[in-house]
Amino acid sequence: MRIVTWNINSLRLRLPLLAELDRQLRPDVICLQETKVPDPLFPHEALKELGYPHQVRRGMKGYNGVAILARQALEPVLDTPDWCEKGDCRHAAARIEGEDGPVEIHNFYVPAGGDIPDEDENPKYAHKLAFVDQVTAWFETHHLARTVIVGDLNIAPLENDVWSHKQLLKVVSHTPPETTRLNAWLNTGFVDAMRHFIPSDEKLYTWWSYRNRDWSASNRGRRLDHVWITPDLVASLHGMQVIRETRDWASPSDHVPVMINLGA
DNA sequence: ATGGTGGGGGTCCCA
Repeated sequence: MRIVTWNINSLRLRLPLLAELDRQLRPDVICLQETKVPDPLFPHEALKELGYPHQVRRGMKGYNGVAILARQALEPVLDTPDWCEKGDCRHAAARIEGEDGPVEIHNFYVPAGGDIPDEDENPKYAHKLAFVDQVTAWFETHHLARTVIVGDLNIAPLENDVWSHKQLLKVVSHTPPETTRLNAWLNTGFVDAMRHFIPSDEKLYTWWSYRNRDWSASNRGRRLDHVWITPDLVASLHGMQVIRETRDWASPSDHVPVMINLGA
């Protein structure tokens, strides 16, 4: 089972890119973040025609929005908390039948956190830290089996998850309060499926700012997108790809997709 | 040290 995660930065604008991704990779499950489409306007039919009739989505007007698309049946997990009681469409979860048993998929879009890394000065940063704290506490008390967490977690936890550790220590996405919290969340019972394949002394990015004239040449990337799995799925983890080429497609997202293969 | 570029929905928010 091939599972893709992608911050698509507007689903409706980038439907053609999603079709191209589907053509090239043939995923079984696609988890999207920043769909930016309210549920009544969700492109249900277009995605069905693309081969994904099973859809779990949580969208709102203008911002945020997550979706899980699948070729096979999805059972939505509906009793997830409303993090920070904001009702802001940052988490969707569903169960799907895998080759050797059911898999539970949690798709997250963690708040970006604004520019100033100070909880008192910047409520967005405070919200980001509180969000991760709440999610961590929830996973500590819900010990899940055969579970995958994917999404734009908006934190690059390791030194080689950013182009310059030293220069980004005070930049939101790589500050110690954030990286410490992301590690605490991971350590509630998950394995970093990307770093399972790429050692932590190698640079690994999934996001390059729109503000770099030549993103590939400057290569000032960050690993903001993640795939985590519970240890009981490690034996069936057969591959991981960062689909870096999509960053050069016409009108790209600033994030690139990540795909894992969970075999039997 | 600064500003650089996108998407959404409307004349400014968010990333």
